[in-house]
Amino acid sequence: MKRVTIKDIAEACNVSKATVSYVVNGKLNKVSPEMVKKITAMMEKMEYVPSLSAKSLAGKGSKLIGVVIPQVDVTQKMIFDNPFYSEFLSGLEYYLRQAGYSIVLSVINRDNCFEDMMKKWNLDGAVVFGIDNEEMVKALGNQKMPILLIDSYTTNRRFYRMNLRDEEASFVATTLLVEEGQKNIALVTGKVDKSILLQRRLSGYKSALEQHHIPFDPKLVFEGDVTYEYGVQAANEIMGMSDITGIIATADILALGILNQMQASGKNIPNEYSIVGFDDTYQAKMMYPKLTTIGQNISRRGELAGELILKIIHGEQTEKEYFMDFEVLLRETTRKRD
Amino acid sequence: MKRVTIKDIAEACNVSKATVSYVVNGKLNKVSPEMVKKITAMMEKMEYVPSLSAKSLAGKGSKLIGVVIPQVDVTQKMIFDNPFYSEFLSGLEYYLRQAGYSIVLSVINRDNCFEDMMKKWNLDGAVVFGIDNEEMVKALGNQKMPILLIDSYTTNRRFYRMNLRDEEASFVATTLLVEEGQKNIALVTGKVDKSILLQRRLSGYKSALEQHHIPFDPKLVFEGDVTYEYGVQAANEIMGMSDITGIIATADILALGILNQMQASGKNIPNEYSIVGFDDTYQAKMMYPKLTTIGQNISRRGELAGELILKIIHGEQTEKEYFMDFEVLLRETTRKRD
DNA sequence: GTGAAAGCGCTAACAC
DNA sequence: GTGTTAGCGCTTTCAC
Repeated sequence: MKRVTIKDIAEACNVSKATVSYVVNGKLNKVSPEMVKKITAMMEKMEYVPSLSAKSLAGKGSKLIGVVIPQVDVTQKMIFDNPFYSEFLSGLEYYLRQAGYSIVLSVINRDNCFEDMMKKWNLDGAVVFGIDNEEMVKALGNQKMPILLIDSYTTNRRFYRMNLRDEEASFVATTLLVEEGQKNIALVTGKVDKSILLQRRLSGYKSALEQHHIPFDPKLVFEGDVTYEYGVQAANEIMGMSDITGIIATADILALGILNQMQASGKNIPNEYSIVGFDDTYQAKMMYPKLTTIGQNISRRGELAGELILKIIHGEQTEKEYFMDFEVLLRETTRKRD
Repeated sequence: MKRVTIKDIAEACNVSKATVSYVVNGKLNKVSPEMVKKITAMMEKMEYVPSLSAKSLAGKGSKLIGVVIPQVDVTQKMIFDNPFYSEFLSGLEYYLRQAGYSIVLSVINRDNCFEDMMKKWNLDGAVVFGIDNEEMVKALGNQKMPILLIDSYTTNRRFYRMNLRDEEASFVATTLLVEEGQKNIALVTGKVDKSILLQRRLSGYKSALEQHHIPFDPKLVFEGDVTYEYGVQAANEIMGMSDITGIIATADILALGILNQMQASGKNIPNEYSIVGFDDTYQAKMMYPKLTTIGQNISRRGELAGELILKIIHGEQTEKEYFMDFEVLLRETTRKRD
């Protein structure tokens, strides 16, 4: 069967397309109440569904929000290996759906630039992950579409940002272990030089140590991929160094690798090693023992991002940077506290 | 700056819109080679990006594929708690992106019906998860858009399906434990009566037992939510029954809960209990010990789904049902075999 | 309060 | 080979 259009409704009601359009768009002050009722009923009856393509063409926004995940490595397609994305997306989709928007998922790399994506679909806006440094910012081009950056440290005023206070969070995590009495605290992290975010976390770690008069030892910083496997590897290295007893991992997935490997080696957590993760992905609750970690409800954060991007689109958001609160989630990989 | 359209290119090249349209769409036999070159260069120079809204309106397909995940529980928004979706989506997005398609994510529930979604965006097709029974099939409505169902057992000939041989897979999993010498094998699963898929797995389990002359005992079937928490609970129940030594979990996440809880209770896996999971999500490799499970590369399966839906769209797919192969991934939660 | 008509960017049948 | 044109479904200005 053919598509039911605004024209069909108009004819069925003996009115013009314009009138129908008015009621579709809720401009009810322009149409008489009886007419509104009649048209509404007819739309219901004929199962009218507006065409977003047409609406978008007519310049009224596409009701489409792009969610952009940069693909660092071209060969790697598993963008969702990191449960952070999934959980965040979950909340974001939930919020946007309620508001009548949908999500277009796009992974960008060298071949398909972001600007093309946006123009192609007439996106109303976009939520973009992982644009950490200025070089990546360039890849976003310079159209003026509303863009919300998640965890980005660009100083480019053109973008809105939703960030964690990473330095502070890392400071708190480290302090937690220091106050447990740990003197030799390892930091297991991704490659710091490529990521301003990780630099912040490193510097929070350093200042926590400094404040407690513990000298910073670069040998206690383990840099590698943010993967389970690297967690395993770091655990082995750490166990090979006799003095370390506390570990900060800048992602839960690293903590999981560390935890499993240490237990496989017969270590007791948290008696022999205290471990603190980052993010609080659902994995943190599915470990044994449950992971002490820094973060907040990621899905909730996704919802907030939805709220933010819509505000930006509607011109209601003035602050360029939005800071998320974080919590210390004391669970079972650190010692009990009073 | 204004959007660069086909018309701008046409004017810049002193040709008509039609000519430009031909080269955009690769109908090169209709245009002279020099012209093609000239137009192509101009498109490049002016950074022309076609508008999908217009293309879609003109009836040429939207290059948009819907990915639909039904939301069982209205209050629950965490659609991605199940890593299966994430991994699958990852592969699907990867494949479709290469082919110039994008993904629109939509969760459907009572409030937003599927038909509306499809019409609204002029989707070219859809990949739909979790339509297990005929009742859910109804929710898909009866337009004729290409739809690929993942893990669905509907017999409705209108849809294409991509399935696992669930009964066989479950048979193999059970046989694995039987051949280890296990006599009392528990099945930990979701609610069977609501899911044909789970009924198949149950029946594979039963027939494997039967074939080895082991009587089926309904008390060894543990039904609950497909969650980590239920895995924990089931583990407790199982440990409370003295004779069980083998466990089949119909999802890796259940296996994880079981595994962690048993180890927390001081049990040795696989010496005291053998555990087999289902799916082979990345979680399976991130457990300690690594999970023996039934499945195949989920991300690869997503890619295949992308290939399939495009074939369906282009009318190149004749088979209504596509079966995925599965593998037995012998890892460390079952005993070593020769 | 309602309608006519132009225009959004693109395609394709048809004419030249 | 290339141009003309109608039309896809909708919005919106401007008449009435």
